[in-house]
Amino acid sequence: MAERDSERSISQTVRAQLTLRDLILTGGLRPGERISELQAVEAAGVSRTPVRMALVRLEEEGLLEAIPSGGFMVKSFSERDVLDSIEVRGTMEGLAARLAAERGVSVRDTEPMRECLAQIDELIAPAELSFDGFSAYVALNARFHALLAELSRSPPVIRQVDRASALPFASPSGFVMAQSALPEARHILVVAQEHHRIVIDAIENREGARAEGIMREHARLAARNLRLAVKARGPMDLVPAAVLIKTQTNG
Amino acid sequence: MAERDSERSISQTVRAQLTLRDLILTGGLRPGERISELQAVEAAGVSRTPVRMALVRLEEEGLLEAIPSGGFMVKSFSERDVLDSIEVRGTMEGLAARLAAERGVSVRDTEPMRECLAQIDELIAPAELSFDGFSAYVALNARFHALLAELSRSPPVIRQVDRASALPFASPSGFVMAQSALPEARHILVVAQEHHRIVIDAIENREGARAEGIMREHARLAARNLRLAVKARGPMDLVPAAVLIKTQTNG
DNA sequence: CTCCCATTTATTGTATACAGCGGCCAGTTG
DNA sequence: CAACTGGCCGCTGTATACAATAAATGGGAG
Repeated sequence: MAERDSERSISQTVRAQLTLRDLILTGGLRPGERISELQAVEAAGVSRTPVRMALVRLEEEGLLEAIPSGGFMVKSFSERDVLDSIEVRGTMEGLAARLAAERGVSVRDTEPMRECLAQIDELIAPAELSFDGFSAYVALNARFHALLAELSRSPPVIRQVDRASALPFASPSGFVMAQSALPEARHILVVAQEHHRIVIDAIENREGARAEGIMREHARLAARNLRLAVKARGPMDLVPAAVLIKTQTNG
Repeated sequence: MAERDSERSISQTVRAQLTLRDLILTGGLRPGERISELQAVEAAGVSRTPVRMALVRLEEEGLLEAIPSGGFMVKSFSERDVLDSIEVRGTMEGLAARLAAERGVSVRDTEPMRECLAQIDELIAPAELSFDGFSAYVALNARFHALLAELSRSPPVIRQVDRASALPFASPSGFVMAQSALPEARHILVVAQEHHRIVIDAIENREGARAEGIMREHARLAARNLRLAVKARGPMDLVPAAVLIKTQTNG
């Protein structure tokens, strides 16, 4: 009942957007493939109007590309594109952290972040981390990064950070599930958590350059995860956005 | 004839987007005001469907804000918001410049930029600069910044730079017309041109940090122009986006 | 007189019908 | 046999009709 209510309460546009995004990320629509509106209509179960709205929004989101002659196609990304998107995200998070540090924050502001930090500490305390553990980490990590952006207290900055994190492979948690199959998994998590600790410390001490630098480096962990995952050939199945990435081996 | 052709060739959606954007920037629609679709329909002279598409795109562009209960309103910005948007743009341009420097560029790549540089030099050579001179500078300056972004050779970076420059007051030329009424006008232009020179030099010498730093500082010239303009109370009429900025004196 | 509820109206979200355009295939001609 | 052109089909872009929801106003009751 609650499900049906929530399913029905959301707009058809959002429903179409969710359905199509999922379809793209699960590989139902191949990169470079032109998206037929009629096809999208029957996939989402709504009319053409909300489907078209959803297509426009997904284009702005970066998943789709407008075809000059009309319509949209699924965008495809080179490994370089992915790495650059991560760099962009890191740069924006660095800006958010620097502004937070320079402008100062109250302990009341960092309180929820410290709490989040403690929860992650607790989570990664055991020597081994289960698959569900990684899932829990993803949620906590996303929360931490969202809180950090808000610490800038700047709507324009928050907005740009969000937009830079919109692409699934550019998001802070884009490749942590891939980690779960990597031998270096726990090491990386420990280092990431150290970064989290440092950025809070830097912000509280109003060390802008330090806060910015550590967030940039922090984002590069995702880049390393990507490289490790493609090298190991396998864990990439765990990251949904993998279907968007052009593989040189394929062709 | 050519006018009518170009007017007719563009899609109704684009036409509506152009009309509405102009209406917002010229103050036809006040910030905070809810935009009626019917009103927009008769203003743009097209049907509701392309109007709705245009509204969605203008929201993504940052000029509009979605109202939870439905519809859109014109966004309003504090002076702080504007300054932060400029800082965001500077940060992204800094990233583009750094990547260009680190990855290296050929002389063939910087050739058009040097050309652009020379044209600006020529333009600002006279002691006084006419109003038309400032207009010409705006075009040349926009071209220079566009070329710089492309120098990164990174689609994701170029995309984010463009998005950061979309808001009219965040664009590289957002406040140069306001300069034309300022006594410090020519000084600022000389400094800006020096920045242009330095960033090319830094990129060619693969000095990433220098290239990044100078672009950040370069963007802050726009911030200074804004502050000077609001202080002088007057030149703000020359910047269309001024109507979007909340004034503390008003209300 | 004021506050709350109901009704009405206006406005948005959705669906569908229509038209214009481009792409594709086949037929013809050099 | 190959290349070009003409027509047909399917697609997107646009317009409009319909439904549902939110806001506003008026009336009634406390």
